[in-house]
Amino acid sequence: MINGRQALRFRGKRITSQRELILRIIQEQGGHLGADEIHRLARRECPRLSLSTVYRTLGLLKELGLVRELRFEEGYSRYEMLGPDKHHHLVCLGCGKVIEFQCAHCARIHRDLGDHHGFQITGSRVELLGYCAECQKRREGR
Amino acid sequence: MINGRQALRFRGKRITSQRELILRIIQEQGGHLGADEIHRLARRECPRLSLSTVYRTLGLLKELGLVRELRFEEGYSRYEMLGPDKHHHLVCLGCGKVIEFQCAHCARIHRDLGDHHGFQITGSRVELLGYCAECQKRREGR
DNA sequence: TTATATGCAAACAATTTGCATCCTG
DNA sequence: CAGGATGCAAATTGTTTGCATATAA
Repeated sequence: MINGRQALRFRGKRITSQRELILRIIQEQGGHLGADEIHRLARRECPRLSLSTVYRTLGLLKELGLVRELRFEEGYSRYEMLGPDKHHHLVCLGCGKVIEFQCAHCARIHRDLGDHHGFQITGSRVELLGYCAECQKRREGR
Repeated sequence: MINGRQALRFRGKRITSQRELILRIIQEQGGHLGADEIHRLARRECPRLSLSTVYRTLGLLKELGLVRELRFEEGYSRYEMLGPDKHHHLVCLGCGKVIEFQCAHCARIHRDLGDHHGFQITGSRVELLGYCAECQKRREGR
């Protein structure tokens, strides 16, 4: 969050209570929240906060590289804090649970692939889809 | 496409001219088309085809496992033929070009990661984002 | 013949935008 | 004090649905 203030200030963007609140919520909740979940949580502290401000702030934070937008198999986007730790996601198709994982191999492979195709790779998204242990049981049970 | 007919027939679904047309377009164009691009192309042969039929057909083909839905960094979905060859995508952030690649390593790594987290992996999506050779030049030029 | 598909228009949901007002710098 | 940020309502965009009609099996 201090990071966030600095990033904002650095770009000549204003630090407002709304922006700080939204940033804090994304951090505290550990990520993977949709815009309206963020809105709902934020309104507990700032009831007049509008959904458009949430979207505008998310757009800003994305530009600043503080947040990244995730689009799983749902009809909306989720957002997470973006730190120096590159990670990917394991998503349960049964219950929607999301697990983060890191993979040094992946990073290397991706870079090699980029070279091979003459691409300068700036980012990667890896989503593994499947069923978590509980959902596997539940499905067998049927 | 013959495959498609069989799949449809097998599930007791009807084979209509619209469905054949849409399936053919996705195959011929090589994939990565959005719903309205498919609609636009299809209307050249069948001017009364409605966008809802396109969506309904895409949904059906997805269920049958003939087509998969891709969601890149855009605001809409793209669709591609889904064969036995598992592949992933390299997407140029400059011009939107999409290159498919295969990666045996990835598949293994993904399966191992699934095991490690107690997940039964049923699918994976890997997107590498960056700039293609031409777009790199264009950007340097600025 | 009869259930399934289609076309059209209307409904939806997520996200974006215009504009008057507010507030940070 | 001035220009960027907010709230609200209205507009957009991609996708889905209800229903009368058309058509594959």
